[in-house]
Amino acid sequence: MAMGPRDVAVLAELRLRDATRPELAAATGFSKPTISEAIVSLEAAGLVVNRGRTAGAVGRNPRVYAINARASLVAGVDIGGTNTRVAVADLHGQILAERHERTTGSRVQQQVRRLIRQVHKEATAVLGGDGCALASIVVSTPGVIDRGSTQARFAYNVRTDGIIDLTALRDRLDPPLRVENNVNLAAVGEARAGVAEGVGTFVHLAIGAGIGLGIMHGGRLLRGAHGAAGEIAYLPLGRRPLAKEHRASGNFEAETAAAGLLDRAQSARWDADPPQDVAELFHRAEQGDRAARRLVADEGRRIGLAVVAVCSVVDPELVVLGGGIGRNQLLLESVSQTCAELLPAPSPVVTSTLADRGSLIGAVLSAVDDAWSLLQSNPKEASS
Amino acid sequence: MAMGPRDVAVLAELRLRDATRPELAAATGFSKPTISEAIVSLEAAGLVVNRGRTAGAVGRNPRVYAINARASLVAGVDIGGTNTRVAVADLHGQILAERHERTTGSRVQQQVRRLIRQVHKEATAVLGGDGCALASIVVSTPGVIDRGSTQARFAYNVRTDGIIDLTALRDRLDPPLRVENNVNLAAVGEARAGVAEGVGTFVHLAIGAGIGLGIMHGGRLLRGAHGAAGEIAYLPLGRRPLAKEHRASGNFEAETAAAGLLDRAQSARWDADPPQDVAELFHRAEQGDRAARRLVADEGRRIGLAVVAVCSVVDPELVVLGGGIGRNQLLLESVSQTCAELLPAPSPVVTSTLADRGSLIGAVLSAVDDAWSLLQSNPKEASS
DNA sequence: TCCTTTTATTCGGTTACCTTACTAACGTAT
DNA sequence: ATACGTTAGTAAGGTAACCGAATAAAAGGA
Repeated sequence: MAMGPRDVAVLAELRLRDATRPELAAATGFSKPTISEAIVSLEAAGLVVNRGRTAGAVGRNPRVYAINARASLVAGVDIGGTNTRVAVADLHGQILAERHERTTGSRVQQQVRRLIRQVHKEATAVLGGDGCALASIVVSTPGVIDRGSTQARFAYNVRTDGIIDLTALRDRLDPPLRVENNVNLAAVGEARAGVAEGVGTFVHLAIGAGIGLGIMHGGRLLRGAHGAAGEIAYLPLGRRPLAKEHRASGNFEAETAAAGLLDRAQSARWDADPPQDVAELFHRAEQGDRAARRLVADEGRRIGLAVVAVCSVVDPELVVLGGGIGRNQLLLESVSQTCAELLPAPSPVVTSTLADRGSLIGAVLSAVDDAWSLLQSNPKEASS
Repeated sequence: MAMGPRDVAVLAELRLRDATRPELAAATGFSKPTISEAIVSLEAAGLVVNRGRTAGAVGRNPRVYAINARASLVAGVDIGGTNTRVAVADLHGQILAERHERTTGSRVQQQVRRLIRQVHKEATAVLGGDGCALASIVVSTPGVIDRGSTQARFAYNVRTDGIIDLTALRDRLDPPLRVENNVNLAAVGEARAGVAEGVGTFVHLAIGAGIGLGIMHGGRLLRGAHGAAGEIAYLPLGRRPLAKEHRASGNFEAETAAAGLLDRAQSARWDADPPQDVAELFHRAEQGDRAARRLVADEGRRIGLAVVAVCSVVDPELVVLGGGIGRNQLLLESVSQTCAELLPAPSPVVTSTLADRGSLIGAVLSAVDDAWSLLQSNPKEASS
């Protein structure tokens, strides 16, 4: 049932680029006859298609083969604090249909199930009716997720009583479903379709309503012993690391994430009214407002300290700032400067370009990986 | 030349425990005839020896096979700030001979070469003359080592002008030589022969003359993008993370490592004379001296903050404290308490038991691994 | 037109496994 | 003691996945 190493190697190569048989032979190290056999079996399984021949060169023109990206579909789901997003993509990770709605606190599982059905239908329509079943689903949520679990635990969370449980969702859906931390998935997104493309070792620091860190090391996610790696809400930074007020939820997060920043903004002196939310604060800073700029620079220094701490521990090649707060370009300067001052060899710091879709994109791409490894262990499906 | 997967699997199993052919068949999943073939070829290569038969059970008594640990020898070298240690071990990592000398600042390479020769000769004598060549050498040094390099760089170091270069040493020695950071190797030591045996994901925090962190994640060393993971001298902790005085060498290290602790000790109030060195400080604290205990508790809180920072980033299963300062039991309480106060799920904190030989032992065990992977790619040597 | 170049397939052979069936060695019950 | 059951090891034959070499097919250019 499981396909052999030669088929796996050929598929891996074709996922990188379309290729001819001689190219595949050179790339995989297998002989030409072996590659031909692999092509035959993969074509029969519907995983590989012929894209015609090249032309122009001397000698017989080779046929070009490519992944059949429509062999199955996958879904990515991002359950956020405010929005829940669902996307359905083909095996290249190309998103065919996508929707979002406000998250319903208690009925998340039904909501997600309905959204998946709807988006799947839309994707099928996009493909012109010859759609096919979902091969895998990856769900992004905040919280700490034990390996293989469908439960996300929070040390402290008002909305959900400390837990999000997607067990019922998994049991009611046909394709295998995996739950992964949202910040980790955002890092995957950056690694495969964002500013960290081609960078094996980097961190993605997300600052928004909360604060979290996704760590990619040598192309692999770093999850830690209990899936809690990157839960840096508790970093003992700042003037009062031992303060008792926000210990439960983490002093650093309380100071640095949206609530803390807004607090400081509202108790600062303003020419006009204080800003109502963080977006307005950054908007004013962009307009040149002195008070706003000072607050942003201060926030940048705060974040900079976290970046310094993280860099000294994991030595990334790149630091990506994301999340509602972190993705503001205005922060870059003071963050970079803090690093430059405190680190002997500071890593470059850049801003995420995936906006608020990082986790969703990471979920989709992870689902693609899951689908491929499933297909490789039992290649029996084919539809288009 | 390279040995096949069946031989590799059999060797891997035998490295864990001696075993009979049926046991090997069950453990590796290969059939009995295949195991027999593997045994024949491995015995011929001198890598496996017959240890006789079991007796007592009903049925024919199986032969027991074991790794031939004497098939080659390996060397571990630890170049420390004050002492340079060399050990030669067999393929089980069993140390057969060991020496240490004070490190000679400039002539390290010659010194190490001489020590290796001497210790190798001693080890050969221990084996009763039928010794054999060294198959691999791993050298432990402080500093940041680029992948595959023989140079260790320091952001800041008085003794060595910022670099230790072992290229000449490697070129003059026959067996392959690998250079690795001393704290990383100490973590390897803890993982394989220390308090972290069987723990896949843990950190080893070494505090002595300097301060460093070795990170083990899922059984693998975490080196970071430039080999600088765990260089936590620059952690922006404490009251004045931005202080300029010790930026070059790292404020956290300056405060927390030996020099900083001694500074504080000497400017504290004492009934008698202030302690001359860190060892004396801890000795007095053990005797119950109030001032000493206060300083130790304060140091523990300082270290505790670093542990909290590290735990929130990498989520280890265990924290091991080592190094001349870190291994003092007296610190444990205040470190653990700081973690308990600031982390929602604090990892247990324990003290290293390898004393100042952690890096050496890690170097030896890494050299054993290197030797095995070399033997697996070209198994031609055999001696005893 | 034929020749050169490159692609694709066919064919025979090797390797590394497997299963089955046997022989060898041991403890124990008769 | 001898026969018997159990377990270890070996011999023989089969199969799948690969290889290299030879050959057939398809293209451009002399």
